[in-house]
Amino acid sequence: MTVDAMLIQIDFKSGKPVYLQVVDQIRYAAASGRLRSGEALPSIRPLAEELRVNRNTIAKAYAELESQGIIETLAGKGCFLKEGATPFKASVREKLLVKEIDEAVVTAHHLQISRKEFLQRVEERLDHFEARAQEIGSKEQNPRNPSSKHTS
Amino acid sequence: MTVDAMLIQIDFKSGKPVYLQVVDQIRYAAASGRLRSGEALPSIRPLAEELRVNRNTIAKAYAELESQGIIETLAGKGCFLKEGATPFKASVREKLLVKEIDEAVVTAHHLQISRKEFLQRVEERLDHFEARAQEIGSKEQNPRNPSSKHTS
DNA sequence: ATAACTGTCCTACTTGCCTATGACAGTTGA
DNA sequence: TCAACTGTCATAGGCAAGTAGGACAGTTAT
Repeated sequence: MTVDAMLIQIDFKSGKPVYLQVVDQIRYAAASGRLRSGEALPSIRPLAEELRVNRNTIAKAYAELESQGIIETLAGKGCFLKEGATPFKASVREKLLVKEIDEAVVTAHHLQISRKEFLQRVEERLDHFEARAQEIGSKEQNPRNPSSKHTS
Repeated sequence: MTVDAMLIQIDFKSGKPVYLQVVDQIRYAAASGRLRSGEALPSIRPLAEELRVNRNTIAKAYAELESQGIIETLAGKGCFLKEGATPFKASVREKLLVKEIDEAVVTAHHLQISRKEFLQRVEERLDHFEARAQEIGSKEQNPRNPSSKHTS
């Protein structure tokens, strides 16, 4: 079992498509700092083998992540966590953000969560992600050269 | 065109399942106060006719809303916005809430939204929903008897 | 040049989702 | 009781989603 295998855990009984489980877990890992900007992701075939799924399932997940502007894939070289700004313009970013926030707000309403408790929870989760990013950031510094990616 | 028809707008070109569009719009309407607690929802057949979809498509949406604890359906009488507490226990509510918040936080991270801007947006959206609820609540008071529902 | 990597495309199978129709059952008021 | 409502269930068709296998193309080091 490699260190890459620990990054992703598939639940075959969940009913949730495998490729979406991969997408979500990589999104989460990146936001919590477990994956660093510019870092190489596990390559498609080995990861597929470890998770016991088809290569195309992983390829589909990576394609989705690329369309979301989260990773960048160079044919023949590999896939890397994108460094630099999102490819989306301000109006699109705003729409995506408000949509996510509204879903959380509406859910909170139906769960009868008060405004105060909701805001506390939001701060708590922001802390959670920032704490993990901090922790990992200070543990190992410069493990690899981020610019070694573009050698061609 | 009835007042019920204005409550829901279906976009047949969106690719999003019709029944999910209905679910989301009713969730949203309830959270913004456009639908009041205990109020009767449009009944299945008339609504299906107005939206030009099958009855079972609406029935499926209502079934989903009931499973989410948002409406309550009495066979032979109709469907009503649920009054009273959610049927979910604290641990489930917490899981559902944190899941929604995390999705928003992760999305914000990848859109490179700062913590400050994110919190501002959250407050803004909370205001948005509360403002609508306030507005509607003061406009018309007691338009119908909420307890007239349980006559049997 | 060759071998061993990398990701990509084309094609195909299967399963489940979405939608639709018909028949059925509870409620209400004339 | 009867008619006109209400929601429900069983069944089925169509089609897209998810997954998979084979062949292909770019990269790198030997």
